[in-house]
Amino acid sequence: MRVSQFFLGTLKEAPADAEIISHKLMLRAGLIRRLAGGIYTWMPLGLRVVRKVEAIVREEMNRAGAIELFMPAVQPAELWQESGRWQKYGPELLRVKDRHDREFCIGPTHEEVITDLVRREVKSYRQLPLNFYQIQTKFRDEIRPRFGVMRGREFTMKDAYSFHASYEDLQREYANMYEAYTRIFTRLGLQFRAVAADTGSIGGTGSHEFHVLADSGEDAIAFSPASEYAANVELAEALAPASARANASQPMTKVPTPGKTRCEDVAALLELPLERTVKAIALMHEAEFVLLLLRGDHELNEIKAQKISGLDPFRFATDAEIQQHLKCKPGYIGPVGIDSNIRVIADRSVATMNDFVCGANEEGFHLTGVNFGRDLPEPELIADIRKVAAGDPSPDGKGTLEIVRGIEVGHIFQLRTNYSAKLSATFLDQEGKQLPFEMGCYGIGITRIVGAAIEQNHDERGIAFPDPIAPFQLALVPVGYHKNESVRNAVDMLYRALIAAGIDVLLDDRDERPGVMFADMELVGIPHRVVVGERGLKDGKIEYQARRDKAAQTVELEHALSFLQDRLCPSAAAHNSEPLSH
RNA sequence: CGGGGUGUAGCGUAGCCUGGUAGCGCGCCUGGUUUGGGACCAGGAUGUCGGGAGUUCAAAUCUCUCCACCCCGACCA
Repeated sequence: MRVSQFFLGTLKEAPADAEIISHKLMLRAGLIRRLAGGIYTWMPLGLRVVRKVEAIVREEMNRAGAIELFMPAVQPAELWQESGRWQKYGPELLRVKDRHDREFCIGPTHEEVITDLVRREVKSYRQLPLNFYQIQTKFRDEIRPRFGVMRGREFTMKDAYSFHASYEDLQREYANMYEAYTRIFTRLGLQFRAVAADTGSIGGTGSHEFHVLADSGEDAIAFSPASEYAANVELAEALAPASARANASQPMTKVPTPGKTRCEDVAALLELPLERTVKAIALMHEAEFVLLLLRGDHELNEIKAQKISGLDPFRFATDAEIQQHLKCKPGYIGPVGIDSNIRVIADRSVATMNDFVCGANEEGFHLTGVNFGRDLPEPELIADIRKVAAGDPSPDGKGTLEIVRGIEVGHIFQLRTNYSAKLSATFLDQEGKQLPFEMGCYGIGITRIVGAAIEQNHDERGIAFPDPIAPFQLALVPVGYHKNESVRNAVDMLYRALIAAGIDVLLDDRDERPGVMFADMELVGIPHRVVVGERGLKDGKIEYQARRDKAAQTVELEHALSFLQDRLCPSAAAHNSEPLSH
């Protein structure tokens, strides 16, 4: 491709509405343009990246034995009513009516459609297993779209759905997909990690997320360097402290702590470690007022709390409700001396504390030397309700946890019979018995991967795409293309040779100063660059520099092609799309 | 939806407090000089100052209202 026949929409300054680096760079490099909130046009250059990601995903899905199809984006309401999600999905589901006033939605996902299809087409265990996938545009009317393409409302996703005669076979395919995903993210050239995950609203049991590691990631991942353990912190278990509770050694004392509403401030004032304080979090479950107890240095894990029976759903109590039930302003509340009807749920780590500090339920005062059993009843329930922290023991007993941030780019689920049962999607087994399909589903955020890759691969000059997904493999930058015939001849010849060799090359044939061309090629993230100028050409030499190299090296013009072939595709022949399984 | 913030030329912004001819940089167009790291000179075009209403002799500026966008929290690929 020649730049003169292409369209580069590079910008010197990023629009002010972009916050994170990948969003800014995508705008600056002319990869995307915003149409409306969370809705973007993929510019020619950006589309090339998307297509490369898709190609790798497609190859590996095919290789893993999945079969591609393509389902409609517009889906009839009836199907969603059948699965119960027309009500359950909420405002994130974009609903539309046709001219006959019939209701439809723009598909945020395709469980209903695929299950409907399979229930019509598949009748026998002999036709199983099946794994269908598509790469398709989804729409989710996100509460808050942000970070450009990373959390857009319209996005492209690879979604796959597998159908099985038995749970064992579902587990087999789940493992197969896990491996396929591992190959995909490895081939994309990304640093990633698979983690055990919460199953969220989709339901079912057994789930892993694939995260691209990046400091700006929205998710926190807990892992143990000493073992294979890795989980989303939403899920990661915080073990109960190994040692039992020590005996009370201090009398309970009320101390003035004016203006100190946070545990950090109270601990600092009393010159005690934060780990000796207890914070109380007030919740409302319907009309019931509930108090959660956490150690001062710990954070509530709302997902875990939600799972405590009799707490779902909960919300945080308002200041007025706290005042009503505890006769005290928030900031000084605690579990001592409260109405015995109020349920108190203590985190495991709180349950083993003695002589601790907590709010006195009186503005401006805290209590020290507080002990369960003596100063207040034992908590009604002891549960794991906190977020794990770095340094916690790993739940598998091996090593201690570290926390890193990640961007979720893939998610695999064992749905079991959740959808097939609701939609009466059944098959006949060997004994002629009618059974619901065992199902799995497997998603990859194609467009999100582009943002995540940039988040992980950039520097002060712009994007540094991993080779496999770069819009072009090689930038060919002539100096004096329009002035110097020998430069033009050499460059045109090299360009034709590269094209013939199947190399994805972008020739910058604009009549620009070299600095402009260098800056653009770097901004846009092309991983390799060749510069041809009169200066080097005198001696039959050209220059080569990789995007991450600090300096260029000179190469003989006559060896340029083979030199570049070695650099650009060291293992290009390694991939084919022959199925490995089935 | 709650909290915070911003809307001025294609992009980035000044002006707003204290009302009086809308300015700058980049980009764009023309001509010339340049040409190995975002050139220089000369000339030029481009603004419903987010929309509407109000106050005023006069509104980018003050008031009200609507809209859009961004950031922080509850969702997810």
